[in-house]
Amino acid sequence: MERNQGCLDCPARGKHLFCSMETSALEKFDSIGTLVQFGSGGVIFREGDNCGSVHVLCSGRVKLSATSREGRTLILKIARAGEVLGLSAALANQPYEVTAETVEPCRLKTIRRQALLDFLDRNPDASMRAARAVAQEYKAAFSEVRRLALPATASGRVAGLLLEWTREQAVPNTRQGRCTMTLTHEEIASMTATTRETVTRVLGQLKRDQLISIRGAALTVLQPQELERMAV
Amino acid sequence: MERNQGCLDCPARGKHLFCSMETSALEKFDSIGTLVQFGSGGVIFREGDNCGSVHVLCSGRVKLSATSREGRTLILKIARAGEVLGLSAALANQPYEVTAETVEPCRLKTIRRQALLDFLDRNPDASMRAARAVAQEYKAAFSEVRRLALPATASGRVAGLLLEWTREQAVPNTRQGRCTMTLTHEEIASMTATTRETVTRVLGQLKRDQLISIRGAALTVLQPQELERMAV
DNA sequence: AAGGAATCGTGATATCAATCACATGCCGAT
DNA sequence: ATCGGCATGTGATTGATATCACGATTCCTT
Repeated sequence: MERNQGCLDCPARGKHLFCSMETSALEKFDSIGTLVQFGSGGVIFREGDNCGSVHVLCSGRVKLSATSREGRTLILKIARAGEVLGLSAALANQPYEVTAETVEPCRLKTIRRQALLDFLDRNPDASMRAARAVAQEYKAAFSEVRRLALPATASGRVAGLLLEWTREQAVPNTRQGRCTMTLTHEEIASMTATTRETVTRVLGQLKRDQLISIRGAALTVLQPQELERMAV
Repeated sequence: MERNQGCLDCPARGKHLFCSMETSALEKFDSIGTLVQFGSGGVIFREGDNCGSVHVLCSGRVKLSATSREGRTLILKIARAGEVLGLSAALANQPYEVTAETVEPCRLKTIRRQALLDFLDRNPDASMRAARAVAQEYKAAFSEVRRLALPATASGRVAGLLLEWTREQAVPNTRQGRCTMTLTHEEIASMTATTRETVTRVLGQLKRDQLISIRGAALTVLQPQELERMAV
């Protein structure tokens, strides 16, 4: 498990868009990349850096964020295994738009930008997968825009985020509406364009109104339709 | 000029990412699509509709927007010639995320989703172009997120939008900082998550402070660095 | 040219949330 | 067990802006 395994015998093989190529393509892909390990809090790349490589996240979670000169931080999302980090920057030939920072130990497959482009040129199937992967990225960015801009109030934006978490963490055979809250109030504030204190107050109010319940890191949405109404 | 011309003799040929394919591919592409004309205010597709087709915008401008149940409207952007509308939805096999509505007479090349996917499968170069096109879409959506979430005030968001306009409308050989404001205050409000009245007041204040000047639809940014500071 | 609709300008008021300040709680390290 | 540091809870105050209301302007149609 700890040995430097390749994509072919990776436990995630076939589970993700980019890890589901046919054997020969995956073999080639495997050979042009390097497996890299990060501890918690490692910086994979920074906003504005030249996009030298793209990174396939094999395991672990990565925080993607952007910062303004004034120091305000916006967390876009927490990326999970299977996501391809920096792909859109590589394709658009632009610097990285975000900073990518591990929030737990991670394994990544790192590929030089040019090597990836060459690989995509020679593998039509892979380039379609790349296109689909970016389409996913787009979809996520778009729903971020929606969640930030449409709700009129801070509570609405927080409610929208909680709903998104329950949706993306939904596990079959489990009661609906559960998710694990691994972020601090400060970080939630950075995802909802508000402040730490407001997040504390909003979550407190939602608990008092019995719309959610929180036990440690386990959050349960009790009244999804009510949250929907706030989030709109 | 008014006749039903194809992609090969289109005046925009070679000007845009997707219109720059080599002759044989472009010929094939031309044959699987239909040229469609819209007047002003035509709806190309609606948010939530099944994504049956993608649309290459040959000429004219198209407003992309999303609406909340409560009736709040968010305008994401005004698309211009060369953009491929609905591409990310087609690739992700999802309903359209936005509503596309012409703001002036437009010509579009419409291609059935499946026909496009087949075409991309057979044309590696085209699928790379598709990937790049989605990467552009992503970049635009991301900068939208930034503009909405990072500035602390409504003036900051409006300032950011004005700067973006001057950047994207920048014409060589012309004085910097000019752009044409074709949107109403109401529409600007929908792009900056604020209200019509606030947009009126912010623009008025910027004029009074000599940071911008407005003559009819012609807007000139006089102090870009000041606006940058507000926008952060 | 006139009328009507859309757009813009502006004041008054109410509300929401940012900010500041500090108390409390929690957890890991010594 | 105790300390220190980080995260969370909460009050008071202030400022920004949404909202409501209405008048003025511009644009488009007839």
